[in-house]
Amino acid sequence: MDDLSAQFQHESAVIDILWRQDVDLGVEREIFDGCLRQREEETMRERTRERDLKRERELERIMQRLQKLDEETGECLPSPSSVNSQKPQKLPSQKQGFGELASLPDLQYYLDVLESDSSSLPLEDIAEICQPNLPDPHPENSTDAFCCVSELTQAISDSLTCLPSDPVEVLETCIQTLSDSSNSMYSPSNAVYSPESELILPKSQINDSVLSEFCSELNTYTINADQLNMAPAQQTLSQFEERHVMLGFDDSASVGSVDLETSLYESLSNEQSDKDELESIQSDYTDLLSLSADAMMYETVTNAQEQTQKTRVRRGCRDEQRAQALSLPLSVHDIIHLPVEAFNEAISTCKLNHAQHTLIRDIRRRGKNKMAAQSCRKRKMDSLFGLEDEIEDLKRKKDQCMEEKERNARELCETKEKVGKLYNEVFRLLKDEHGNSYNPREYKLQLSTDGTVYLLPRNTAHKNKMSTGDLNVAV
DNA sequence: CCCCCATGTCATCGA
DNA sequence: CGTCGATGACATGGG
Repeated sequence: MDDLSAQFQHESAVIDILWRQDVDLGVEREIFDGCLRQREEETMRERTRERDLKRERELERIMQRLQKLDEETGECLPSPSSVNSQKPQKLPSQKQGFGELASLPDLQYYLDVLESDSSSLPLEDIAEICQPNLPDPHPENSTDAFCCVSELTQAISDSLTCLPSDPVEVLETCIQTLSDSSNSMYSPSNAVYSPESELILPKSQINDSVLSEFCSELNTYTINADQLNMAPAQQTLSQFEERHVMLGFDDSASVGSVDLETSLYESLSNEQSDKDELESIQSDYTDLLSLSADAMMYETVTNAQEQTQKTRVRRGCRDEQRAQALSLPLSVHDIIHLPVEAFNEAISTCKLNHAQHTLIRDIRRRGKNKMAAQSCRKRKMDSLFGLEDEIEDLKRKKDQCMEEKERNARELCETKEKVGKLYNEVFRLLKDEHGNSYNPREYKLQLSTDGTVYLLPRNTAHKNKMSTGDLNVAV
C-alpha cells in the first residue's frame, strides 16, 4: 500500500514537472491527476488562511505601534475602540482597524461619525457622541483643562453674540476662537503635532471636554439655525469642511481616507527620530486603506491587476468621498455621465449651496477630463501603433524594392553579357569585299532606331556613317 | 534611490 | 462669452 502511494506520488511529481515545463502530454493534465482540482482548492484555501492570518497580525502590529506612539508622545489616542477597551479583546476587523487609524487625528473620529450618518445628524447627537466617548486620558490635567474650557467657552459665546448670518462663519469663528485661545495658552510641546503641521489645538484639550463644550455651542447655534430655517448641522458641517476650516488637519483629511493618509503622514513626519517606524506605519496604513477599499477584490484578481485596481480605486474614490462629505444628491457616476441638459436640470432642481455647486461642477469637470484623458491616451497609443505598423509596411516595401533592384541589376548584367556575346558573334561574321574580318579596334557596330545595324569606323563613327557607307547589314 | 509606467489633474486652446 | 473636448505638462503612486 505504501509502495503504491509512493509510486503514485512519484508519478504525480513527474507529471507535475512535465506540466510545468509545458511538455505536451497528449491529454489534459486532469487525466493524470484526478486530485488536481482538490489540491488547488486546498492550496487556495491555505493561501487565503495565511493571508487572513497575516492581515490580522499586521493589524495587531499596527495597533501596537500606534499604542507605542502614544507612549512615546505621552498622549493617549481616543478612538472608538478605546471606548470599548473594557470589552473582551478580539482581533480587529478590517473596518475596525481602519477606524482606529482614522481616529489618529482626534477630530477625525467625530467627523467620520458625522459622515457615516450623512442622512441628517442633528448637533444634539453630535454632542451626545462627543461626550460619552471622551475618556479623560489626563486626569491630572483635568482642572487646568476645565479652566481653559471655561475660558474657551466664554470666548466662543462672545463670538456667537454677534451671530453671523452664515452658519459656516459661525463654525469658523468657533474654531478660530479655539485655535487662537489654544495658541496663546499652551506651549507647542503640548500640541499633538509640531508647529509645522497644521494642528493648532493641543491634543489633550481637543480630547477632553473642549469638544463637548464646542459641540454644545454648536448645538446652541443649531437651534438658531433652525429658527432661521437654515440647513442644520449636517449641511453646516459640510460647508464647514468645504471651506477648509483648519481643524488641525487640512480639508482633505476630513474628507476622505486617502487624504487622511496624507494628513497622517504629514502629522507624523516630524518624528524624524523614528523614520523607519513611520515608514512602516505608512505602509501598514496603506495596506489598511486598500483592504478597506474593497476586500473582495483582493481575493479574486492577480497581484498585478490587484495593484492596478487598488491604485484606481484609491484614486477614483476621492470624488466619491467628497460627494459623500457634502451629501450631493447625485452619484458621482450620474454627475459625470448625465447629459448636459439632464445635469443642468438636476442641479437646478436640487437646491445646492455654493460648496455643493462648486464640488458637483468640479467632479463633472474632472470626470469628463479623466475620460477625455483616457481617450486621448488611447488615441495616442493607437496612433503610435498605427505609425509603427506604417513603419513596418515601409520597411517591407523598402526590402521589396531592394530585392527588385538587385534582380534588375542581375538581369542587366546578364543582358549586357548576352548583348556582348551577340555583338562579338555578329562582328565575327562580318567580312569585307576580300573576305577578311573587320578589326574590332577600327570598326564597331551601331544599332539605329529603325533596327538597322551599321558598321562604322571607330574614330569617325558618326561623321562617316552615311558618307562612307562601307557596310549596311540588316541583322 | 532612481527610473519607468499608468493614471489623475490642471491649464490652455480651439471649436 | 461660456462650455466642452483635446492635449500638453505635471503630480502621484506603485513596480
